Amino acid sequence: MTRVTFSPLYLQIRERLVQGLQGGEWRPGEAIPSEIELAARFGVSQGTVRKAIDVLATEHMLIRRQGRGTFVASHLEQRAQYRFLRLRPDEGEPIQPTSRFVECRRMRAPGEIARALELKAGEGVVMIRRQLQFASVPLVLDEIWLPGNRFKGLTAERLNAYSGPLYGLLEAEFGTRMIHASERVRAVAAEPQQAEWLDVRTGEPLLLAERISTTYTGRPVEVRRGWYVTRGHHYFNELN
Amino acid sequence: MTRVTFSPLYLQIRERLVQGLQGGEWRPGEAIPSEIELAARFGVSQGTVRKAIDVLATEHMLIRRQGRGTFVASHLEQRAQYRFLRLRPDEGEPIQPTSRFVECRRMRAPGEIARALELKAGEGVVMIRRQLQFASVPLVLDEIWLPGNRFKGLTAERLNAYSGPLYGLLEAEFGTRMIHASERVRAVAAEPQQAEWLDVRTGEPLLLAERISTTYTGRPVEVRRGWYVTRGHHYFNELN
DNA sequence: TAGTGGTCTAGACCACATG
DNA sequence: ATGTGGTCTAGACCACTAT
Repeated sequence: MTRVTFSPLYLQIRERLVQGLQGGEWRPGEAIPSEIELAARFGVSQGTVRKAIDVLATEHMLIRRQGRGTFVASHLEQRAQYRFLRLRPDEGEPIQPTSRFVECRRMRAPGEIARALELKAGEGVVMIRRQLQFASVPLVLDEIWLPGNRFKGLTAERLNAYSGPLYGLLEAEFGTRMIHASERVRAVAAEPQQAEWLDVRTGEPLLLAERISTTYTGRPVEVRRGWYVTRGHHYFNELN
Repeated sequence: MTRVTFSPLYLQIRERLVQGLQGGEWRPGEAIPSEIELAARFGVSQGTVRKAIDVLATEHMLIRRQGRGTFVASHLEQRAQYRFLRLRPDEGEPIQPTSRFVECRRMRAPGEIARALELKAGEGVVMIRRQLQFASVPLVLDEIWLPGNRFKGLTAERLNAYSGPLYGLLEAEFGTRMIHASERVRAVAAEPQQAEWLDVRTGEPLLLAERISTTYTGRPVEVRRGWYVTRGHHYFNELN
């Protein structure tokens, strides 16, 4: 008997839990049912539910809190804010940045962006430019591309009326949660415009991080280019 | 009763396994005893041993192979070679680099290096400079600092007589295995000497990765500065 | 005190690799 | 056929949080 698709029970349970998350049955910040309750609902043992939840916890979709319950992860929680931002000061504690939105407009996706977002050529996208300041010092310039359909009411006004991490806004207002991202990092020379916004000289080396973010399904829903000033700051990474 | 130090059984087992690895009871590439055997030895259930091994497997100290056994991870294995090297071509498959050693000498640790390696001021270190070529194209310049005591027979001749990842040599010949590393990445301008070795213009933006590597105990045993050319290549990173 | 997640056990059976 | 790790179960008890 050739079994082409073998998937253990706990991964099937994981799938069903992801569907619940994705479908909005449990929203970011809320608790999901207890393990015993889920075990009963799915007709499996508590241990199997535990293993499924363990996977989702290491994938940062759920957060376990002993004695309290298991919660849907959220970019709005204190601990998870700016989870994907790897810029750190060389000395001292990390500081929360503040955003200053430079531009927000809708357009047809350029070819490169459409490819990365898996959109058809010419589909609409939102393009956002912003500057991030750390203790009033501008250190980051972001160029963010989002699928237009998924984020219909997203406008410059909406952005300016909000303070906090962008991903928090996207998950709370548009129901799209960024789960995972991969980055390509390189060194480039600052263009005149960038130099002006970042208060450095033209040609100064900047770190460029090109990011693609995906949601529950694994579908790419954001393309981002970030230019970082790395004098006195650095891009932090752990190698395992 | 206030219990200040609570450590579950499986983490205590983990500790004892790490001691076995660190002490050389099981060497890189070898199999450790089966779960059942370890359970008997430690007087716990197989499930508890499993949990301990699970932790060590996610920490990349052990590798589980269904049907075969559990093995001590090694930098010499095909799959793990250049595990810490994050430079990737923008297009196509990663290529294994070849090293060209430029310099290898012993000296007293400069203050900054001594601090990072947690050595006393003036203790001996080995300093290695090398160039990494990818398909004969030089893309990386490394400056590597190692504690002199731990790597006594490490000489230029020894390095030149060896081909393959440096960490493989260090683990096989000196019994020191790099388990974890953290990097600070920034953009800098190429110095004249670097530009020459990397075949770029002086002042060209380079990516600089400053790495501190630790062994089983968590003790830092390597400081490394790597300058990367990121035209056509990038530093790859996954954000979780 | 009640309810949640966390640990530990013992045992059954499955999937996989090797001889 | 044997031995390894992988899955699943059922049940006991522990640690933590909230009421």
